[in-house]
Amino acid sequence: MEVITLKRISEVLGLSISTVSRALKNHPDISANTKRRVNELANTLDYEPNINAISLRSKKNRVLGLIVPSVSGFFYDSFISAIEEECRQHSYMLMILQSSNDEETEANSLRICRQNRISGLFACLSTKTTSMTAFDRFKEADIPLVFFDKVPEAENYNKVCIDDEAAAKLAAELLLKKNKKSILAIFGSQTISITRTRYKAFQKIISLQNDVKTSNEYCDTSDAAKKITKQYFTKKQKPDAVFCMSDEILIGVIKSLNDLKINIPEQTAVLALSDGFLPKIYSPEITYIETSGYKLGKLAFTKMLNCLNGLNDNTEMFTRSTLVKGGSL
Amino acid sequence: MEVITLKRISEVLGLSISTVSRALKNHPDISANTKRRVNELANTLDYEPNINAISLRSKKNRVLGLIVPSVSGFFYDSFISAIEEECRQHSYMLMILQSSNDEETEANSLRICRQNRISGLFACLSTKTTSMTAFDRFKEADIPLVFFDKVPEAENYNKVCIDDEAAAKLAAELLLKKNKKSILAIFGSQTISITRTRYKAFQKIISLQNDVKTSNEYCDTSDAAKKITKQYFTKKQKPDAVFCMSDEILIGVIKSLNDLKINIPEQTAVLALSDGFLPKIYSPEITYIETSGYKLGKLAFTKMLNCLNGLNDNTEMFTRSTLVKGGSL
DNA sequence: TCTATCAATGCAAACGTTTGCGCAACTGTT
DNA sequence: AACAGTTGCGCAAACGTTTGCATTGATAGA
Repeated sequence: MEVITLKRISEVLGLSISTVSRALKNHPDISANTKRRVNELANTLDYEPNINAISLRSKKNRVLGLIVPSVSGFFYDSFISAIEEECRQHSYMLMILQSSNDEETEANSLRICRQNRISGLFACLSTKTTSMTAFDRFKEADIPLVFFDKVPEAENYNKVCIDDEAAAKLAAELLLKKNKKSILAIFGSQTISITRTRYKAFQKIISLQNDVKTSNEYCDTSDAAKKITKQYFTKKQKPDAVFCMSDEILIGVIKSLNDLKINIPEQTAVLALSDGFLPKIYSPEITYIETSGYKLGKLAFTKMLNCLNGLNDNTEMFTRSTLVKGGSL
Repeated sequence: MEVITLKRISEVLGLSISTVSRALKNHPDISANTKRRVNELANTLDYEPNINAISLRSKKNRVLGLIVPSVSGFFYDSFISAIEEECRQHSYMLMILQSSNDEETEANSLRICRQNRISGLFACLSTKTTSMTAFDRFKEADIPLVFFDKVPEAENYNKVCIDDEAAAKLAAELLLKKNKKSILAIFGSQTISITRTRYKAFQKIISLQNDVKTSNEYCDTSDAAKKITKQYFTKKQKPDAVFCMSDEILIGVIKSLNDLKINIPEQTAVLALSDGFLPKIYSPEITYIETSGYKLGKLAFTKMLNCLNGLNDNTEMFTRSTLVKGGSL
């Protein structure tokens, strides 16, 4: 099937390419009659401008890159979903790349982004990223760079994050309000900053109440969380609440409580920080503080849009987390 | 930061653009010495060819489109994950678009694909798609089109699918082998073809054994599955096994069984068709027939590659499902 | 020394757009 | 009738590559 170009239209109508181009862009120089003729033909021939040509000519392409550890998962998929919606809305094309939490793959992805002359980049650092120089090249080239979720520590970057502090604080306050006195709090890997932030904020609130005892544990996997839970709930003095810092931990906790036939919320309460999918598949549904990837995606995009409009402020922004009530607390 | 082009390199080295281009492509016409000089400079300046220019010139771009109802979900995210891996491997760029199961959005996505002059398209039909004409335009333009998961009924398309028949058959055989006599089988919406296929294959096997009684139910949502399960398990004569056609159904079933404190597998067995994530979060882990999005993605890509190499055969291909043992059967 | 061959390089066109500028044909003013 | 201003359009260059062909200088054969 023949591809329709401006040239083809211009030949059919006996006009010059430039006139056709301007007619389609509703340029004032072109007469109403010509505009009508051009638009009609363009419609019937189903003309679609060649984006490659436009990008080449304008040195701008409407492509945004997105580097993420993995497309699948509780959180990133909803983040991506939000970004895709916005890209479509603003006619940007989205190029998604997985880093697999591997520094080399990440570097490779950055190279692909540069090759494709993307206009902006959303990035979530891999857990193994040590150097920022590859990212800094985008900054130097004035290509907007918005980090999300796992963000660099340094200040001079655009970042959007879950407000981990507020979320953990909210969780702790809720547990106190519900009069819980012996709380098992399970956190993720101690090496990642999210864990540290959540832990500190959580503890700060809890420690205000000196008749409340918490047992703090760290773990890397769902299985580890399961073991920890089992350990605590086979003791005589069982916790009256479990706090799960993440979905992964929640999975292990619930498995263990089910195994031990501990009733939720009668025998123990459960409260989690979560994207929202997992809490709803349990019965009773788990009460959680929402740390929504979708919301974060929307926020990231507005920040990107600002950057693309020259309002690059290198600041950090947060999404507000809200309580979603289930039946576990 | 200045962008490096062939022109820039040619100026520095006092060569012509064409010589530089050929040198980088290791063209036999160019002397070894020149090649060395060019490559060295290109490396130090970090030259990256401009993909837009290449695409424009060659009328070929290495972009593949992917239209999917939603990025997030049990199945599609792993499908996408597989496709992304392969794209990276073969240096294709992946453009992902969500249809939201809406025909208009789907049509819009197809338009975006055409604008971007993609080289190939992976598509999962929206549940509301009625006409194939928008898709047929890709065929007419000789742009490879590979359907996955929800595929058109007509024969003359490339399709990759879960082998629903084999999977349902496998499930039925397994239940018989385990000597289950009273099976609650819950299927998805009756309007979609997957349901019909799975139902037929399942029944065909079960009906071979005339002392086995099955109760077949259909439902649209996880909640509906929950209600159905409750209904059956509050009767005196409880089923000794539940078959779940999908992850969504599984969620409802487990919720209900948990509520009723029915032990798995002692009081009833559970068997599901699933992508594999959900079964593993329960305790005991659910035994399932794997209907892997990841595998399907890999299969879809090989088919796409064949098409891109001119071996477009318009056939349907299937992934083999395998049994993954958990503790629920 | 002249010509044929060959190796190495350069020229220029093409891909499809956009856009500054120039030009012709009107229009209206003096 | 001469002029300026306006309207509507076309020319050509540019974006960065690739590639057929022309060109150059050198080498070898006679």
